[in-house]
Amino acid sequence: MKLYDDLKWRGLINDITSPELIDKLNEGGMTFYVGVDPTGDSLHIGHFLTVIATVKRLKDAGHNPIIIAGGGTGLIGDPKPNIERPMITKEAVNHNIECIKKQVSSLLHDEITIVNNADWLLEMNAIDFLRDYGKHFNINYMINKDTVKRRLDIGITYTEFSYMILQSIDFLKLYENYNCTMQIGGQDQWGNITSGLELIRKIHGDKVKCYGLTVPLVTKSDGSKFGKTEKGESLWLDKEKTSPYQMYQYFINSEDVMVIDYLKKLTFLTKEEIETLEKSLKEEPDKRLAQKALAYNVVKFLHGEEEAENAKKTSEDIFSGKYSNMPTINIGKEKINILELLVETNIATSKSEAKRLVVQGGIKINDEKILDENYDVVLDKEAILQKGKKTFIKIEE
RNA sequence: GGGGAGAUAGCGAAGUGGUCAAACGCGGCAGACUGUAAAUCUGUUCCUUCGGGUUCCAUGGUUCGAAUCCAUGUCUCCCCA
Repeated sequence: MKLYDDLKWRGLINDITSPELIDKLNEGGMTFYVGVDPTGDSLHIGHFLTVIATVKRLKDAGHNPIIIAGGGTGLIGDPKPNIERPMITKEAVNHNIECIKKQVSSLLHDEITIVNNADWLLEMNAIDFLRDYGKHFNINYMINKDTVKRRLDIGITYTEFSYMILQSIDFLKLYENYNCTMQIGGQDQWGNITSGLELIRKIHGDKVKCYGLTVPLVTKSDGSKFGKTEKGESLWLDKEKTSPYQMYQYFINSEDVMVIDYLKKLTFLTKEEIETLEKSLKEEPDKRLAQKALAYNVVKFLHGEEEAENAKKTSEDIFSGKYSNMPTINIGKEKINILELLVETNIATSKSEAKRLVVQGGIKINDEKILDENYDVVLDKEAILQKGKKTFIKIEE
């Protein structure tokens, strides 16, 4: 299958700036880029889609990726739909960039060109900025960009308003220095991408052909955010922050209506393989083969085969009643009150919460439901503490 | 520079002197049903030694009593110049 058809089939194309791009994509050989804002010291699963998976697909089809780290733009921040961003310090930005660089190279298994837009943005002075670039941006044009328009009622500062100019400069610089002719990004980046194209066109003329491609944002069926744990924390690609097991569990719990979509977008399984899984999902949903394949393949890509096997095994063991591979906590006492134990193990954040859990029947010890808040747990070497259906901890004396 | 609105629990948002640990919605957690899914239903959602304690931007004040009134401060937003 040709690249464009594959991307289309996977639902990875939200929009392209020109139909000519279809052939260009299929031919290969373009240099393209995607930007990452260094707002954290690790990428999360949301980045996985555009920055890692999609880049890999294009790269494997013969295009040359550049990742641009927003060391300059990160100091400003892309306007969010409803609030002004908190500013982060320059030190934090630099630290985050270093972390992200390592992560990207290791995930893409290759030396990827990573450039930092601080290299040209930080040395620019205000007058040059206004004369060289500001002149090409008409306020009417900028105000009509969706990201700005949505903010007009609630307010937007000049700082964030200017963001699109800075990002446009990135595209221009990459075009001039690397012959980079395409930018990809999430669908929310459409406005920034097109204003970059506009800037290149104004400076270099109509004959220059540059393109943009946006990838749809992934959501859950109810429209809520994709990629947050039960606690509302992001799923990080760094395994120190989100364990392979947590990642595995997140995906194995995918809803039926979304799982095929996720398989297409987040794994490198072939069309045939995915269609087989889709058939299984319809005919024997209780086997959950699609969810399992999704979870396994995502973890395998991120952390390697060994970690994927471990995560799979841990998951199977826990949910089939064989408790082996689970987190273990040493208590240092042989007898402890149930409420204290719950707080001690961070299952509950306060005794009140612990009490509620117990009274409502959400706590089991060694598979036995505990309803008495005064119950003392006697540890005969070890015990299995369970909260709800999915949280297990092994307690040792 | 001038005028106006506002800051309430994770979020959104009621409450404008006692009946307020604070309605309601979302989100979270647990229970039932299930396939570790979705949907649905139920309970729950500051802390506590269960006596009570500490909350409604901050600090003072008025009052028997303040989320509610007053003063000052901080921050946010809107409109007009």
